[in-house]
Amino acid sequence: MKKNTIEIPSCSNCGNSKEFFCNLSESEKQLLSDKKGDNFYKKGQVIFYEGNHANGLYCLYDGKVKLTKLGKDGKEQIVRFSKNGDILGYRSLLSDEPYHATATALEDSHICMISKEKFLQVVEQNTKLSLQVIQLLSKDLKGAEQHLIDIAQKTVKERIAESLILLKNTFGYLPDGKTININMTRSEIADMAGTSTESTIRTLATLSDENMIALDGKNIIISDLPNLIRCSNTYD
Amino acid sequence: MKKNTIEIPSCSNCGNSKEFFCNLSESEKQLLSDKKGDNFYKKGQVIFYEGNHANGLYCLYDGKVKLTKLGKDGKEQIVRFSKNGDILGYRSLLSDEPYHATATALEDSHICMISKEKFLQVVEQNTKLSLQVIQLLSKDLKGAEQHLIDIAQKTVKERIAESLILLKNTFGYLPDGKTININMTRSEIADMAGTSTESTIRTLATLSDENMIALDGKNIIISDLPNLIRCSNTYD
DNA sequence: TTCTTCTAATGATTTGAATCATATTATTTA
DNA sequence: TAAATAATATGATTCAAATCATTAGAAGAA
Repeated sequence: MKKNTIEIPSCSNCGNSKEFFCNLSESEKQLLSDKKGDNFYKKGQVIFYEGNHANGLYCLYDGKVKLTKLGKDGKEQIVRFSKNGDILGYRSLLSDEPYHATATALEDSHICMISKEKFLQVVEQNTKLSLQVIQLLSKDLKGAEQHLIDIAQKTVKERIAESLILLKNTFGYLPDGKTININMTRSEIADMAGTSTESTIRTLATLSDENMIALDGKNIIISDLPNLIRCSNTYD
Repeated sequence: MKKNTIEIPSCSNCGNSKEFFCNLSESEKQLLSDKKGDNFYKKGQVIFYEGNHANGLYCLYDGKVKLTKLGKDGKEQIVRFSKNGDILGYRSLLSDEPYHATATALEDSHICMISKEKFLQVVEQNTKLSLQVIQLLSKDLKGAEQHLIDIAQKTVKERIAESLILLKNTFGYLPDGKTININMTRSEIADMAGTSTESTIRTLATLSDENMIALDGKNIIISDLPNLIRCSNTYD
């Protein structure tokens, strides 16, 4: 388990944030880095709540995070994940709205926080950065629309298969090259696929019977990816 | 029925595009307006197809448009609507990806088209415009995520009720102040709510029996909005 | 360690909603 | 205007998946 006394670099030296910060000058990176907060979140801890006011930009230095929205009768729906190098909360900062989702650590995580003022200052002086934000939003929107159709039209089995593929694509494998590198409860997988916990358990058992996956406690091993993809009815 | 010989103004004089173009200078508006295309689309006609290459920005001068994505077995899912003054296709232009959805005229529409080059030129020199695009994307993303949860968790009745409210909020009422100002088939409403045509027909009949709406051919009259909202289980 | 609580697993039952089938009524368009 | 096509309406049936109920196992707290 990670220590919470890990050394976090400045934005200039952070190898993680290449994707988002690649177009920033050294001075801009230093501006963002100055007085940034480095916080440790234990597994299960909430980073921010849906509906709360946004006061900063979060950068996930190390860890895994789920973003959930509350639906009917308090049922959660997982809308997205974040992993190392991803940024969180930028949407609420830029549109000056409350957080649209709740961010919860899926495992112990180190997350930096950049103040709203500094982030907005850099966005306003750097055109490339806002184009980058547009790309991020476009990607998220595309994902959300695809997810919408999947939940509206696919069977539970297809959705579970697709969820496993998404988890694998997002978090990758453990060093063994076949075990999905994330620990989630069956109930959380259900919240992803938009189904019940019982159906999730049953469907995972079926996929295991059919030798597409193997179950080892909470670990899920993908034994036959091509078949799992076929089973998920996804073409992209 | 609208004539297709209507006079379309230049971007500078267009009262519609206030929302999106309000931060543009006069010269920028003229640049966009120069050699723009003014096209007429008959009801049912497709403006662009999902998967096709994006070659321009569409501005809906007058009309109504649905945006759909194809799901399993060719079943359509309506992901969004556009009305007067809305712009279409900017996402694909900015992220240089194929169109993510198919745009179809819901009624006879006049739609202007601005060339890709001119639009990108203006976006790059006008920071405020990209912030505006960010706002638009944020709004769409928020809508898509809400729609996702609704379809995942709500009953068909709740979804139909909510769809009617969305139609009313998007297109407003006819002059009588109670008839929703859009003509869609039951099958299209089903594509919105993510259900079958038969279920849509039955549910509309139920809502009518319960005096929340009244049906007059294709016209849908909202007789008891507060109750319809309550029925849709929406709180925002 | 033991107790408590969370998570997983399965069986039984119910139910919402899709599908199938067939009229009936509107709209096109030839 | 008639023929053809599309849209609406309703009944009957099936089915996927939720819910309810219970047991077993794992993990965390005392």
